[in-house]
Amino acid sequence: MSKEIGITVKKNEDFSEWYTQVVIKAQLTDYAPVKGLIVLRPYGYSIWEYIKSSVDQKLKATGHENGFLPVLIPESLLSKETTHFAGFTPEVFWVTHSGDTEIGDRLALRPTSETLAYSMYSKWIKSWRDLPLKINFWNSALRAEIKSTKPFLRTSEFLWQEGHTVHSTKEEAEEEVAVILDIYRRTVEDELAIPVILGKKSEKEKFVGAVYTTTMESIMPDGKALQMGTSHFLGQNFSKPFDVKFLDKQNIETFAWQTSWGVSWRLIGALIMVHGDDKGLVLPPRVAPIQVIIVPIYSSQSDKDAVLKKASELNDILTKKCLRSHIDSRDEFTPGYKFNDWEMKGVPLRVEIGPRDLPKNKMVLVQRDSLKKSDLSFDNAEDEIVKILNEIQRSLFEKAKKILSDRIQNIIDLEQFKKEIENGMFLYSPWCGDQKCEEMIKESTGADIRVIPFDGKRSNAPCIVCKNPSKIDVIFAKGY
RNA sequence: GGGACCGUAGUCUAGCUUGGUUAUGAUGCUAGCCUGGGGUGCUAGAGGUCGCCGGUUCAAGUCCGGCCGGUCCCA
Repeated sequence: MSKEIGITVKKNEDFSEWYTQVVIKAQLTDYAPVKGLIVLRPYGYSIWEYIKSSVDQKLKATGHENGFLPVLIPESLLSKETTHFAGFTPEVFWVTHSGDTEIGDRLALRPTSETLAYSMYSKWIKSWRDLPLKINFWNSALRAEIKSTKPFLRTSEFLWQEGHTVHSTKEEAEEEVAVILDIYRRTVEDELAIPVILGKKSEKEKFVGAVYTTTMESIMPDGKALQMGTSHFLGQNFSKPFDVKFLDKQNIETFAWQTSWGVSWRLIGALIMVHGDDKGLVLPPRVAPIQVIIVPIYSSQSDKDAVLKKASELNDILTKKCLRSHIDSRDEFTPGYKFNDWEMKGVPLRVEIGPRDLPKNKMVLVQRDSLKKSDLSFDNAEDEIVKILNEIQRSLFEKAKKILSDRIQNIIDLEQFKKEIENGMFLYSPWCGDQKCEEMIKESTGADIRVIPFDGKRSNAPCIVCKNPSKIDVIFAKGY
């Protein structure tokens, strides 16, 4: 009976099913009536809001502003940069009618907004004084996913932010690309407690239309790599077709240098996969919509009054400390039910207050990550709770970091490579730089070059595939 | 891109092979009581276009086709 309410499979036995159950049962999301689309429920949206506000603050602090772009982009505009268009066109949703009238230049539901943004930018930018232009857009993008959709990881519409900047020099634009990647890294590592590897994408895997793409990658418990965010250097690839140019200080007309970058609600998917356990979600305190859940326990009416009074005192103290605390005063559920319910929802700390505790001026504290129980005195409750929340945040990160480093292996032999890729490893291997070798690996093992790490070490071994001298060492893995 | 499976009340589910009166059970929900420190117990009640459209038939949840939605595995 109890099994049917909670998560019915174990995370390490049936990972896909586990993930699906967690997102639905923890009430993060639900399926929309259209294939591949999901609805964010308040609990899920709330997590997105914390991610959003973390990124947003950092963007504002580095001189970015927010804007808004419409969802419809005319085909004529979308197709202006040809590689970009060719890359996206298989997954574009098209609007072909307005009412009963057919639309001549059909309209795309934005798969991404480079083309639209830059057609506007070309109007707004005239002089070197107009630069840099750094605008970010919080919106959704639509890319038709024909098969195997999965909430947060692969859906036909997703929430994200897309930033689009314009600079007068190549150097400044490249600096921007790095600044943004660092903002992403800090958000993901510090708030979501997920360690990442920073680096570049290969030519094959880069954003269509970019000069190069920088990325942060992490590994999921099933051994698949997940791209957590990307920051692209566009060079002048878009400024030329879209005529984004300015008069420089020498009065010379110059094409601008551009960047674009984004993170999506995919980060929520990563959060679930990395930290969750057999009981459901485990949320890092910094992004938990509720950080402390207070469960009052009572039987008689007089106990109830006393317990609720104490619970409410504690709640006030925690709220004043800017902690997100909530009392579960639902009368229709037993404490046991509530314990399981909040554990499934991943609330980092639970405080139980019952008649036994009141005379001792204490309460029972339970950590979600370790399920460790301890007694906590009322007198220094808030300091202790803050301390433990910080510990949980740190410990989740450390745990994930260990898993990531344990999963990285240096491999120079192809046979060993094939074996380890099946074991769900991140393989750090030498590569000659030839796309043919990259494709050969993809065909024979299903693995991609996930990232060419910035802090790459050189093995100086021959290319894992062709045995010619290698240029660099890169990380291969199967991806989402 | 290839394959397997599923859709019956808010949720899970029996019935479908072999068509036949009023669609099974649990959970959840509502009311009342009991209980409460790990998914509590009792009593009563409400809750259904059997995913949608069409076909076969005297008769379809059940058989056939199409569509919609979902899950899993492989590339």
